[in-house]
Amino acid sequence: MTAREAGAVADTATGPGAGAKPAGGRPAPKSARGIRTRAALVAAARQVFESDGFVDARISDIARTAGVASGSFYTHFDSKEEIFSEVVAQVRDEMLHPHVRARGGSADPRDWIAAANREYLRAYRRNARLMAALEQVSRVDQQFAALRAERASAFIDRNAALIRDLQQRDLVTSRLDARVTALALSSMVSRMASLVFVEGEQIGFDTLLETLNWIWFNALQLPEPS
Amino acid sequence: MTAREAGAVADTATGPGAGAKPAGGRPAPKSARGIRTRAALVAAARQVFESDGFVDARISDIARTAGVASGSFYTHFDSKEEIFSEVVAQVRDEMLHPHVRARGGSADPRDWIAAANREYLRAYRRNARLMAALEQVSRVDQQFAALRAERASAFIDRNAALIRDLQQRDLVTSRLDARVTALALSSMVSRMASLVFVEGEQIGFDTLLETLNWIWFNALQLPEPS
Amino acid sequence: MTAREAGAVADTATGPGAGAKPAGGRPAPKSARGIRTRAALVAAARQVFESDGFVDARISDIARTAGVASGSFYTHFDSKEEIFSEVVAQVRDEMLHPHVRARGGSADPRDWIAAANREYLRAYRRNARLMAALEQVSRVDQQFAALRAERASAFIDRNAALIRDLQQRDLVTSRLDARVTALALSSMVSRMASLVFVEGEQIGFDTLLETLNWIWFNALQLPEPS
Amino acid sequence: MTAREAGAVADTATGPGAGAKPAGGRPAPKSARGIRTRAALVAAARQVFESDGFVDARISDIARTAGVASGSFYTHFDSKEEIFSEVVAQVRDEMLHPHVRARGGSADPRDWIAAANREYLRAYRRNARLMAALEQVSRVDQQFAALRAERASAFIDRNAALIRDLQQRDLVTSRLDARVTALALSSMVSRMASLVFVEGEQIGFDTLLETLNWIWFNALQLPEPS
DNA sequence: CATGAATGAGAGTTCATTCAT
DNA sequence: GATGAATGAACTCTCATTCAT
Repeated sequence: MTAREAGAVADTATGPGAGAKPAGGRPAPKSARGIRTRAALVAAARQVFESDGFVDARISDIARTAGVASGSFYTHFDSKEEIFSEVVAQVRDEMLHPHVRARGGSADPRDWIAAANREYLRAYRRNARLMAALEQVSRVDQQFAALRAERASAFIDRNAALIRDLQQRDLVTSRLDARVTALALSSMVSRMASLVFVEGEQIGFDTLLETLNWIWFNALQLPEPS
Repeated sequence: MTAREAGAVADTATGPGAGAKPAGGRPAPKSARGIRTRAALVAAARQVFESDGFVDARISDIARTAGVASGSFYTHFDSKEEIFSEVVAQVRDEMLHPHVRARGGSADPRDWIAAANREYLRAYRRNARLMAALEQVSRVDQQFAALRAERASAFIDRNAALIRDLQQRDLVTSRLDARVTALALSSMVSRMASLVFVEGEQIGFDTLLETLNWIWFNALQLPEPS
Repeated sequence: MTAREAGAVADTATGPGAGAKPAGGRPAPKSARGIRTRAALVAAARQVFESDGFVDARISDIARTAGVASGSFYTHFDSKEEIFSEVVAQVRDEMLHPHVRARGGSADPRDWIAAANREYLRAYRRNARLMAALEQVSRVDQQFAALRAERASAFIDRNAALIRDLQQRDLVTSRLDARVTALALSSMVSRMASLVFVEGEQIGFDTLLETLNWIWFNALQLPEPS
Repeated sequence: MTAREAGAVADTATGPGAGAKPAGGRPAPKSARGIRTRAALVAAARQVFESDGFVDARISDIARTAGVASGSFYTHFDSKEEIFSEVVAQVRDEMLHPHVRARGGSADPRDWIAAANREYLRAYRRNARLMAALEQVSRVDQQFAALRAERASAFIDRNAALIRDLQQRDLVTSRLDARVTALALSSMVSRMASLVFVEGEQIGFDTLLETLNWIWFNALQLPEPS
């Protein structure tokens, strides 16, 4: 279980196939210059999305920030949505710390959960402003909302599997619907991350993490390690 | 504790001062005609916000839906934000069911929590499309986000008070920060309401409610009633 | 048989229902000012279409010529095509000289034909530059081509009826397909009008008219009046 | 008299100098590769003009269809007009069937006219979509209109010569202006070809041909062959 | 107060043309 | 010669806001 899995409900930036360029849109640039310009546009877009949000970001600003003519935007992208998903793909890659993947050792599910929550919150904090834009766009753009839901589901499923496992070992009551529980706890984590790192709610990182862990542990009735 | 208190994190429509007209904007109309037009505009705005969301709603659509000339909008409101907060005030009043307020009897905090969650989910479901618009606008409009936070805080505080009370009676560990815990659990409820009633996640009402209750109870380590 | 009937093949500006405003588009203006502006736009559009043709006419030029802001165009029309059809409707009305309609007296079909051709050529000459734009647009815009064809057909049909009548009186051979013949002779007239009045072919009006009449008469084998 | 002579009024694709490259524009390519690219562009242009018409054809589409970079277009042509006239030159050559040129035998002018009309209609039908583009462009581009007129005149002159010949042999009345008559009859043929083969008017080939022949014969009062 | 038209800044897009590689 | 990306002028269209009637 990785950090992303814990709070992935709100997270387009996570999911399988990370690193792959989205298929749609204009053909990939073939010259070195084209590659450079495209990269400059994506970097500029990220900056603009972070400071203005998705709705208020203007294509002309992105182009100007990238240092290219406004028409050049359309050499590489068809729309604001398209470059946004490119930015999101980039951030998704950045959010995957190597140490998040390689995990193991402890047999205590509490350790897994705690680690996952910690990594999720850290990743969210690192990319807070872009996450804000991402939440905005899923409200505005149905297509993005669907994408977000689809991607998140893989992780919800894994969380649900964890819960089911605990249920079979009689550590968690069978009365709970594993998937709904996973969804609820994951939602809590991502929503709190947004409140604290995007909306400025004043809560210390450790307090936040410990509280969330506490709720997870008790919700799943995981006993204190002896 | 009322329904609104449980999930008020995401809820601009709750808070002190309910029913009061916003301070800014145009003077309240005196003539009967003026009052009628204003009311028609607010009703129309609600319709338009529900079907188009905040970002895509156009002033001219609101006016046309209200059956008045587009210029008349500005006789009563200065901006889309202003009429939106008027709509929100209206919904806030609707969300206050009498039976939610008058509560009492049971001494078991579990009953309070269960009732609060049920009422919150019901209210959210009744106004799902407007809640969607509301979430959108707080992403887009800084002013609204602040407003939302401020209003929600009163209820978080009450939830926190409940937790503190339980802590003093040694029903809940003192290691928890009462306010943060209240925030996290409330966030979970409002986020799940949004997922299910706005984004169409397929979860039955009872399953949803029971799962959320379960998490609340266990997080607060409230013992089964004997 | 009227002038329009003779050469109506290429003529959107003729047909039943002349004078009626086209149904589509924005609502008709309700204030005096709105009516004035709309009329100014149509007049300006005519000017611009006449000097630039349909393809090169810019909406901003039409607005500037009308003395209104460019956005005001869209208060009254949805597109260049729409205002063009308005202009065409206007010209159609102008092309209907009263004396063209009220005809009668002579029993000799040669007189009818000669009068029809003369009136058609005169009308075309009066509106030569707009007719040029009209021909351009029917090449460019499928919708207009269809419209033109549909409207023209009524007149072709009447010409065909004339021919059929002559065939029944054995003045014209029955081997001819009446409709195709009517189409061919009408096409000839409208095409020559375009060549002479739009493209500047140097042919005197009387020579042109007499030649066309000659061809009609002989094609239909109408005997010289004794 | 050739097929092209009958209806050449509307036909840029016919005239003296067939096969010659236009004088203006870039120098002819020397290298084999250059020749290949140029030919590919012309072939692609024809395709694009046929499906999109002149106005809507884009340089970039032509280049892409030719399988070359868009910039390469300008190695060979200066403008859309220039490559269009190249395409037209190519079609003009194709329209010259050998059997159209080699004619003789019959002394009856009716035979000449009938053969010419038949060949013209066939040629037009073979190239209908390009002829449509050709008519469009002469409406839009003054230069092309002039070119069309100039080229057509040679054939009109020949038709006129035929008529003058018939006048001198007292087969046609001297009251007719030979050139205007030639123009009118030729216009009729080309316009009908356009109606039927481009605009989809439902007339059978034979009916069309016979009707047009009939009008020619009677207009020129050519007696039935005994 | 209501009307409904006018305004015009501003954003998005297109594409012929140029040019460094 | 070919490439393919960059350019930027030119246009279209939208809509919040104003204002004369």
